[in-house]
Amino acid sequence: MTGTTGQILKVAIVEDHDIFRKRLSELLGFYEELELVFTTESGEGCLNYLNNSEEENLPDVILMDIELPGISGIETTFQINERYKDSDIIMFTVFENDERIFESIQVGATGYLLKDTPIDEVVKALKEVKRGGSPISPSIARKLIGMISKPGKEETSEESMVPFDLSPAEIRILEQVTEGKSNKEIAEEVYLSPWTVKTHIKNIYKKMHVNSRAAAVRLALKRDIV
Amino acid sequence: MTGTTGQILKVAIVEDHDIFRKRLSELLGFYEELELVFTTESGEGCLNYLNNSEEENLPDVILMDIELPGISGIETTFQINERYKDSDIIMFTVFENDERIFESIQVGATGYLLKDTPIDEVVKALKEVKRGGSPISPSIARKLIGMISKPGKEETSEESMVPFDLSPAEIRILEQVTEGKSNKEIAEEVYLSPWTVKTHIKNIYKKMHVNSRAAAVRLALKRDIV
DNA sequence: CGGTAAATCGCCCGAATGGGGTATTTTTAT
DNA sequence: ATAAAAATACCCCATTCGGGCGATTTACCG
Repeated sequence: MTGTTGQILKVAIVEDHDIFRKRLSELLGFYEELELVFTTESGEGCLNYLNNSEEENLPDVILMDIELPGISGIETTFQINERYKDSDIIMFTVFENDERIFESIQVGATGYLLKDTPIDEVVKALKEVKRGGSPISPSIARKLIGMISKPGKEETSEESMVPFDLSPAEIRILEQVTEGKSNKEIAEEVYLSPWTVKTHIKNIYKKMHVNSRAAAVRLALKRDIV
Repeated sequence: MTGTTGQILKVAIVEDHDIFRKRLSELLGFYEELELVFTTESGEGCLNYLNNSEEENLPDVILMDIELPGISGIETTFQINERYKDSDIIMFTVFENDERIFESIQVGATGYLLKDTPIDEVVKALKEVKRGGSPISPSIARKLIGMISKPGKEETSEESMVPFDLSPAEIRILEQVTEGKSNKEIAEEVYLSPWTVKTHIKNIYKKMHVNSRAAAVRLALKRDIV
């Protein structure tokens, strides 16, 4: 990306709130240095667009809401970051709590802006990303600094909530899966029928949006679930 | 600090480079919402000013260089933070390395700006601090995010040579396995027959002393093979 | 060049898995 | 007390996997 000054910046918006999404699209449309590649109301929609796009059509930056129908903006970010390294993601959200900030960064978000950020600051942030910077609302930066000056405090004080809404039983089964045990072995370990173990695993896959053991193990480790 | 809108913001400058300090003073002097309480070229000088000031004369924000004669800007920040909680400190420096950033934050710096930041952005940053935010140059924010998303990672990423004596082809196959792909899918991905993929996987299992996909994925991730 | 190792390919068979579905029991929430 | 949700259990069927076996081709080394 040499000479970003004259380059068109490809942008995408993932925002479930109709009015806000449309308004944001219009506002961004006024900037000729930006090209709006796509807008969508869900993470799944975003992933579909990315999966079906030619590489030269992929957005440079995605403005990502966190609270979305279906998979969350954070989960979407994780999946995008796994497959589309060249697309940066700015979280654009009302959430200011440490958990969301922390998790967003963990899954690979490049920036984090609050939704009350003026549009010209948003545009500036979009450009900033391509220059290698991370645009962060100042109050969010304050929390980042807090996380660094008191490391580990957040992870331990907030009982690091488990993504995917897995139940304790499911987590226990998943741990066994991660160790490479067969359903039969796991059943013996947890004193349940193999059928039950299998049902649990089906439920786990459903919640984690995977369909193989390997994928579940990978995700469980990457997301520090086990 | 109620109603900062009409309040004069008391600012101090700690900067050893004569020309730069004077230039900065002049520039800040043009903003009538700012009052320059003192400027000094050393940490000791700064501490002296603070020790000898009435409480109402203490600066709200201090722009602190890091590289100073005598005690460093970081050490100065530490001491100020111990005794003058109401004075915020923005590091204003050329240093972009992780150590300096990390240490600055550890000793209590509220913000971190690079010296090439335009003066109007500096003023904006000064005001931002009193609003509870943390002004950070975007490239510094990028490093902050890196520190959070990969805490302690730096220590382990070195020279992680591949254990198990896996061949390049085997590593490639293992990467695909780790992504949750079936043998058939992997075969299509690497342009080999499914039988060949299976044989590779058998060889991988043998070398890694595992006998399931899940166990291989786990080991591959734990050992940073993929 | 010849021998050996590695890579590639193929098959058999039993075990295991994944996805769909149903049913019962237990727990939880109202 | 009742309804809904969660946990437990089971079945069917197709696919995939793991381990064993064997063969051919290619690459490497002395």
